[in-house]
Amino acid sequence: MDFEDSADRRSQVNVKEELEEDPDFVTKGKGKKRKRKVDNTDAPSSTSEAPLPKKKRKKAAEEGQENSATVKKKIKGKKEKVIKEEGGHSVSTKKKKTKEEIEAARALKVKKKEEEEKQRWRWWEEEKYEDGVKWKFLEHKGPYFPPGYQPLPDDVKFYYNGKPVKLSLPAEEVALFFAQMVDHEYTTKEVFRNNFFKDWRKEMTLEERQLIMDLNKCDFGELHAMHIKKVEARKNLSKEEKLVNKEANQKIVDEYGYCVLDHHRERIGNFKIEPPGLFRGRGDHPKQGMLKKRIQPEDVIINCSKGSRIPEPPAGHRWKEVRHDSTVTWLASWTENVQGSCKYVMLNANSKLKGEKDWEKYEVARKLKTCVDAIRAQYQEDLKSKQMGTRQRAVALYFIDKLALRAGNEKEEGETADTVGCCSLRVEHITLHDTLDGQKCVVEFDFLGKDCIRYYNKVPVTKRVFKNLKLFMENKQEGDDLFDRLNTQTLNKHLSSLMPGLTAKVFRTYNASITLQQQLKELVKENVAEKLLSYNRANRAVAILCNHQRAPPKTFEQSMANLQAKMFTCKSILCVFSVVEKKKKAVQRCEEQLLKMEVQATDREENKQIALSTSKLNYLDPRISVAWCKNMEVPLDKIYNKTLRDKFAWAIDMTEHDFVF
DNA sequence: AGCGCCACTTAGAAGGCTGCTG
DNA sequence: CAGCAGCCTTCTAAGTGGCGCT
Repeated sequence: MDFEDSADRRSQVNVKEELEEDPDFVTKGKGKKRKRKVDNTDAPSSTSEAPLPKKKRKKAAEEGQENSATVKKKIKGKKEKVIKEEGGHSVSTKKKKTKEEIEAARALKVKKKEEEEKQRWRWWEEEKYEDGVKWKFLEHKGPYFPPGYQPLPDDVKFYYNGKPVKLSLPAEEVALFFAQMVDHEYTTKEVFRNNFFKDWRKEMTLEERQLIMDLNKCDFGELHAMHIKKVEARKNLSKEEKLVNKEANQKIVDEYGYCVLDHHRERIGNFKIEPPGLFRGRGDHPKQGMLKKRIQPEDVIINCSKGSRIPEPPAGHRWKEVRHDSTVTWLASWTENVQGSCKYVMLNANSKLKGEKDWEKYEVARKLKTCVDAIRAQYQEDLKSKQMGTRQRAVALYFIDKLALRAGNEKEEGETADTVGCCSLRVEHITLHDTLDGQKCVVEFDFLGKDCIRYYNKVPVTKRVFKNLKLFMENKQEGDDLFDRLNTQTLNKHLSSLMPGLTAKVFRTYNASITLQQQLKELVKENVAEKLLSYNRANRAVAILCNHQRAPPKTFEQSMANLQAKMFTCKSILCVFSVVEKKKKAVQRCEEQLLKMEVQATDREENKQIALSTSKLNYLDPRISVAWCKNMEVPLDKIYNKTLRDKFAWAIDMTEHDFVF
């Protein structure tokens, strides 16, 4: 990044700056458990600030590639048609079908698409509501509750210590949760097993509790087998039976999946109440395995218009509360028992409420573009501040900006897995190297971020940043905060004073989008396949910046090998055919195919452990992609599937080819 | 200043669906 | 014509950040 260079130069000019000695600012590690410390925003004189306890909080794949269907065998000399269907699936014309049928099918799709377009609420052309008001009218049917528990058949038994035990219904239900998971790694983990067993025992009758004392003596074999059989059976249903199920599901969606918001029918994102089960916290979560209880209507708060038809609670039940709060976007909420946090029923991403917010998010990021130079200059300057807190803020901001780190709110210890973001980094998460691999001032990051995804990076930084980091780490030990004078609130307060609406996370959005735009500018190619590879590479650059990882697909090696094999076949054919003059057309087609596969192979290989979807969905201003498609004459559905096109309808509609982020 | 709560976005995994291929 | 690869959807956990209260 260019701002980096100028920063480096500046630091060289002014090498020997005064470093404040600040004997008090360090908090020594307090035993093994880390302790949150100090947050004093800078007192007038910084040198003798005393550490104060930081507060604790109680808080509870899409790859954008074209469908492989578009790469297909060509038959005869006639060019095969590929029709893109509304759902993003492509349907190749069957040889059997007559021309008319094909034509009719295509006409139907076009019509359907037009119909849908006509139905679309073009909210982005309407005037916005006054601040804080999210809707004027809201009507819905309430959430959909999962089916109740079906007791085990008599021939499926649970065994304790080798003897069959007929469990009470509540205990049996929870036992089945565990049985369904036994081949998952979770059930081998000590914490998971202990939490499960503790919560399971709470569901048992007194007698059961007295009998069942040891999880290792429990035999869930028959329960597990039954579950496997059920899954199998569902898979083997006949076409007709599957259709029946599908229709039944559709009926539920039709009834519960939509609401009416200000005269428009909008899709709800998650209208189903989460079914009970065992809590699956990520990473080393201290609460993994705990029982996530069944939610009753009595737990659920309904939010809707006063004048609307209030949703009926299930027979024999009542709602916890019905309220009419138009300053929030949720339709229903409940408190979950494991973390004590709130869960919400909200609208789908293609709704006005979500879309408008999303649009706004990108507008704030674009605004940052206009003042980012000044902000960077300021934090470079702040690196020299006499106030320790200001320096820490400057270094943190440098990380957030340069490395797209998350803000790093504090978390309550013991409630969640030990993960950190920028402000919550601890000294053990970075290693300073005066030189490393021929580079100077290298910071080695190694920590677990959101979802326990490891962030590992070796980054050369400016001398001044490096020197500050050394200072921050003096007299500290493992468990101590790197930025002991900083937290996200003070950081964000500072940021919002620099630009309205500016917070730490805006930098991620800004840097992601600007990176995409820059990369797309650089990578220019000839044919569509190569253009798409360039797009994916630009997308990938962003995903790497944001550390969006995925587990390599289980089928990766196999599918790669398959692709290589196909390419080999293609090459062999070319070798043979190229000497036969009259096969010109076949040769040409084969070459095209080969190129396509080569591009695909490169793309797949580079994408092995990178998740493109998260950035595409959340960080990249869709208008950049829409404009790129227009300029490059690439069909939009090559990079956005139907869901994405719906979500970004506002951008697709308003973006011209000359859009600049 | 700091706490506690609340609302809303961001995240990867798992599961489902579909259309290609052998 | 079934089996399965790969895309898409669903699910829900895990973040961010604002606000009001003391």
